[in-house]
Amino acid sequence: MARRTAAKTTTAKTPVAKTGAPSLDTKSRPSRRRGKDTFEIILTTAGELLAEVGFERLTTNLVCERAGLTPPALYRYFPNKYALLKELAQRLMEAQDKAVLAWLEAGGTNAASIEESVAKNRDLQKRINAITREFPGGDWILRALRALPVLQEVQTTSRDMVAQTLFDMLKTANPGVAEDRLRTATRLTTQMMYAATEMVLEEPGQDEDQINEEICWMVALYYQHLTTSGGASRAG
Amino acid sequence: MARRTAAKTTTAKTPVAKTGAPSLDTKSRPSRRRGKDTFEIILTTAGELLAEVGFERLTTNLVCERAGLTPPALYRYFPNKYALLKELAQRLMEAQDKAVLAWLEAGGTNAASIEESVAKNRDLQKRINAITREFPGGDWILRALRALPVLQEVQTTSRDMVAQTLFDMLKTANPGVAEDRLRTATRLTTQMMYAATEMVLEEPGQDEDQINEEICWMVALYYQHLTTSGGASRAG
DNA sequence: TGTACATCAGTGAACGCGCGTTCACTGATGTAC
DNA sequence: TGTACATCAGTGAACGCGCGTTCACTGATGTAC
Repeated sequence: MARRTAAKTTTAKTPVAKTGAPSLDTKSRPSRRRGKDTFEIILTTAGELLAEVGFERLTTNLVCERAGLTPPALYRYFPNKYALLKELAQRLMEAQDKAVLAWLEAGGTNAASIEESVAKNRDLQKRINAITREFPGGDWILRALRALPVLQEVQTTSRDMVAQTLFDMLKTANPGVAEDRLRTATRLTTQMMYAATEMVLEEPGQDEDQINEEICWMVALYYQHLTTSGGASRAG
Repeated sequence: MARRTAAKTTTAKTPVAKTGAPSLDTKSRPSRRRGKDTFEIILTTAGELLAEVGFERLTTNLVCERAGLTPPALYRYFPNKYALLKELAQRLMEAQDKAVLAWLEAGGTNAASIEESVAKNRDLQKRINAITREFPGGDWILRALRALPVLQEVQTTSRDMVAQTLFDMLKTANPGVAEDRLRTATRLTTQMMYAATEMVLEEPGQDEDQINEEICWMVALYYQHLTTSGGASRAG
């Protein structure tokens, strides 16, 4: 009784106040094996359910039910469903980033002809698509990343990092190209490749191979133009 | 009392059953002036609120409160918030489509040089961005179109129509290009131009003019390649 | 190799809030004559 | 040009559901000695 009253008096621990921003982020990470397993089960279940019902109908209660847990168990690690989505999103971004960085380090941007450049880009595009498709609820995570302001930063951080790395490599290989233009170019083509992934995942009627082929031609032709004839610094 | 019991017995009029799909679409459109005004006020208010709180926190109750109406008034025309979003989305798509079709009819695809082609594309891109920005809650509507399965069809229909019209024009102008490839090309470039719009709207840090310039170069170079050297039919 | 103990991990039950939705009703609007 | 009436448009009040969240508690797990 006394404790209860005290607790209620000292509250002021509204999630993060009603100012809009819900607390996001995972709370305490588990330290023991049992807890770690539970943590993973929660995420796996959330991914499954995401694929089944979409993120609007995804609730913490639903995840608990499917995972065979009671709400306080989930609540121990995640303050709300956005924290779940954020963790899943970070893992998907990480998986994508890893593939792109490996491709870059393996010399993905080095090609003797435009055909080779297209072929290499196509391989990467195919792999990114596959990774996203295999990730439970991957298509929904991509949607959530755009739709939920809390998650936008996760995607932007990933994309910016990839674009920056690409920029550094291309800058070294093509010192003559104007920096500002190359910066926009790398950010834009990165975004376009991912946009093609979203297009393929969200409209399964489209022919993936054909889309991949064409987006890679677009990008390759553009870079060819940029690094040969074009690339002069532009006014304003 | 008797009526009430009867109504409850004959129910079975669950919105559309729990199968998932909520009833969407507007219910009865208003016939008298007063009703039409209310209808528009509801939509305008929804657009405003969308811009302020996003579509996750948008509720019918919130719209009513802001619009100075009681829930049954809104409920007379819209069965739920998805119907609101759908109506808004259709209007935004319509406004975008109108601009694109006007541009096409005015000969947007005719250009003597690649520079002219880029310039014309840039104008269109700029206009589409402006239309979306001026539309209340436009950026959120774009997000909702991707994120909510109920609305995806609205966007896909619009994009397909635009791509089809573009295809027809380019096919006539370039009869030598393989049909399947041109079809993919038109659908893909359409998507990429809209993706650039989303990029600019969602990451205000980016320089719009620069993005527009570069995406238009990408597209123009690609079509140049397609209609001159390339374009032969490809094997599966 | 065994046991005691601190801490972690998860339970059962309950709560308040607000969302979507409905009811019987009153007031506004157009139209037929 | 006025009035009666059918219909449209909107109100006030209430509801059930389920979501997020919390509480005091029990059971599991690792570790120190």
